[in-house]
Amino acid sequence: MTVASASAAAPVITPVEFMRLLADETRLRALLLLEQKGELCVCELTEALEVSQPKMSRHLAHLRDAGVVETRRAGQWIHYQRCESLPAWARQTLAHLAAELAAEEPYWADSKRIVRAIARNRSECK
Amino acid sequence: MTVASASAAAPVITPVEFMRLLADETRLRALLLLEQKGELCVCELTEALEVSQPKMSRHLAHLRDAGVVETRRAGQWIHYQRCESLPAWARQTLAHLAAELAAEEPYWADSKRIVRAIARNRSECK
DNA sequence: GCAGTATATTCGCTAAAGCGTATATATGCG
DNA sequence: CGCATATATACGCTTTAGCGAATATACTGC
Repeated sequence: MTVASASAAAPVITPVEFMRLLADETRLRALLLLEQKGELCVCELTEALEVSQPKMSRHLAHLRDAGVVETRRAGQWIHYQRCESLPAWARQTLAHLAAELAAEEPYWADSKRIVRAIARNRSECK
Repeated sequence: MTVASASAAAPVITPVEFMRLLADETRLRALLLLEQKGELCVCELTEALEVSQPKMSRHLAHLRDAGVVETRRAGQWIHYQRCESLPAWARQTLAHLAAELAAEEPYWADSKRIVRAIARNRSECK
């Protein structure tokens, strides 16, 4: 008997698999925002990163399938956050990158846009 | 006038480019060994990682072109080491990964093999 | 110059990743 | 139920990355 896991996949991510996930502009930017804000829904990320909805959704699914992020449904919104059960080296890498890159573009601009996106989304749809 | 650089390419690596370089088993393993040992030549890396010489050479060239490693010629050997001028976030990422992953496979086995490879190479060819 | 060793590069080939467009699913509301 | 919104997925396509095999280049010692 193994420890229960939500989905069948993601049997502990390897460093190379993890790096491969960080090796895409959209995914890296999204992960750094999640690291910063804790929990975000697809439409907020789509707006902050200025990408199409299917593109955002596909990349988030990719991260979810790998066990890097997890989801929580809230009505029609699906909130993503970094998975708690990530290996320590992966969590630390993300935390470190988020801190070190916060002031650089395009991550700085993303941070500013996500604030507006959150404000708009959560007021309009309350 | 810009600051002199050894090769024309590598105008400061971006995070995504850097992650893309780490997103390959051979390159990641090589970089972690370089982080650990400081300086290694192609034949030592080839032996430790148990890959073909052209494969090792191609990946190292890739890293060199991106400005992540630099080379020093010593007779017929070419020694590679992590580039000193890497951005802080990149150096710290490598250092952190090397520390965190040292005990995991396949990195641990690589460490043991590189010791033997260095010993053999530097005694035989002195 | 020749032989030997170390390293680099070229050539096809294959597989995977990412994209946009279109469409499907799920929820909320009236 | 019917419409709107949020999210996910399928499809066909293009680009890129990595590989093995073969070959080229550079240095050393004789």
